[in-house]
Amino acid sequence: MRDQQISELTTNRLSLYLRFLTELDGKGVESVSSKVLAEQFGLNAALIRKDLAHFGGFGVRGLGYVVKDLRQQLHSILGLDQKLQVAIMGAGNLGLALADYQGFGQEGFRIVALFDTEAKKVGMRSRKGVLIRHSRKLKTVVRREKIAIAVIAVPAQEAQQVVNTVVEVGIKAVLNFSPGTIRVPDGVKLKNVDLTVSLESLSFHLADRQGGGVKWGI
Amino acid sequence: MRDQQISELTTNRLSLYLRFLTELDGKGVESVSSKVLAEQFGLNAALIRKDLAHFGGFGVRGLGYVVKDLRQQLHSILGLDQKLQVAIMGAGNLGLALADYQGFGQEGFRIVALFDTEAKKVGMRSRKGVLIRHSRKLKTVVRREKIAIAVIAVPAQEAQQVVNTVVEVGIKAVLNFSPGTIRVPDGVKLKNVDLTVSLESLSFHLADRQGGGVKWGI
DNA sequence: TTTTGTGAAACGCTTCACAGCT
DNA sequence: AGCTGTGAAGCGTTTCACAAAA
Repeated sequence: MRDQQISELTTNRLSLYLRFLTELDGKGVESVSSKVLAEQFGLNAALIRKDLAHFGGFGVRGLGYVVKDLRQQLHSILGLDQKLQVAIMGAGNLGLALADYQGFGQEGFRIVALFDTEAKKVGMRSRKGVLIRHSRKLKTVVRREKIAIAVIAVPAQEAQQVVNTVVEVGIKAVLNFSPGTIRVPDGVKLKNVDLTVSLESLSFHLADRQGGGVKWGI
Repeated sequence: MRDQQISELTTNRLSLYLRFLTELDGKGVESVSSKVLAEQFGLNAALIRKDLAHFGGFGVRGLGYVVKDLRQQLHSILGLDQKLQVAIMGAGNLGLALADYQGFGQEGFRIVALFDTEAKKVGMRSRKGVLIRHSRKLKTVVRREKIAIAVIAVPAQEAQQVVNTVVEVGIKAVLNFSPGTIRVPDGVKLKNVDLTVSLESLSFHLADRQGGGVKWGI
């Protein structure tokens, strides 16, 4: 398998499946069918089978999927076997909140450092103890701590510059929270979380009253 | 126009166009072509024309779009003419950070209140002064302040319950930051921002090295 | 000439439907 | 019988290509 490219829509769903499988495993459930998964997420069962079949048939016909095995497989497929180190750029409100956010540490990520250029913040820590370092130290820390992902939580006007810097020191994956268009070179994966876009999308639907059927996003 | 349903992909892009138009207007630029917009966002020019044509042809052939007019139109289409009131459920790290987040207040939203069930938090304020109220007061405050959007920033295990409550008091738009599957009735618009899914998507691409071309998401 | 607005074609994702395995 | 894996159909989105307008 793995003949086609895996779309982002698929990887997002894999992530959801993994979370649910972990929950099922915790409850001692041993197997699960695509039908049950489909009901859980409001998706079509065939879609779930296709998502999983991309990586080789680990289903059992007549039975479904073995929860423990599938969980392990997805964990590995999503690259969560080696705990990835994450740096957060910008120790403002949002950066500090993200540094302490429970969900981040959960599955396979570790927040190694916050970076900021403001001298008076440097040396301080988030509530949960993540150290704020000066952005000058980025290169050294990224190399020493093997940081793989940068989260951008700086004001919009600084964002492109900060992204350029993290790309220069060799980071290949960027999660951007700042609004506006960011450019990265080929080979670097950028994911945008744009809070304004999200809110304005809700605003549109409130203004528009287009029927209002519900979709089970992301 | 407006014969078809407008997809979420389209509304997300409208939001991006609006932000850029505001920037252009600030710089005194008077008109802009779909080609320039396309380059800015890494999109196809025809797509941008289609997006805008849904709402009636406000382009000028041979010239492009008049920045001020188009900005005004998009602002109105996105429902930003009346400032929408927003409540944040959960005054933890994330809730407090979101309450103070600059980008939120910017375009047409006002954070009216934070809600929490923890007695010792009630009565306190975020750094920028948003009051924390007890969740019991939700119904009263939503009605008095005409709150239209709820942002969910509570732990995963409470999220569905909290969403049920905000839906009961009449809120029709929910921005959910908590991980896991949330269900809302028809007529309520739900948008999920799932930080774990975002990070795991990056992790997948780091593990997979599938070429790595860049897409200009959201 | 430049650039919009838009049918038609191309593409990608999802759903259907069923053969095949347990 | 139950459920997966998958080719084919269906559907939605994007791109192409060009007529029409300024």
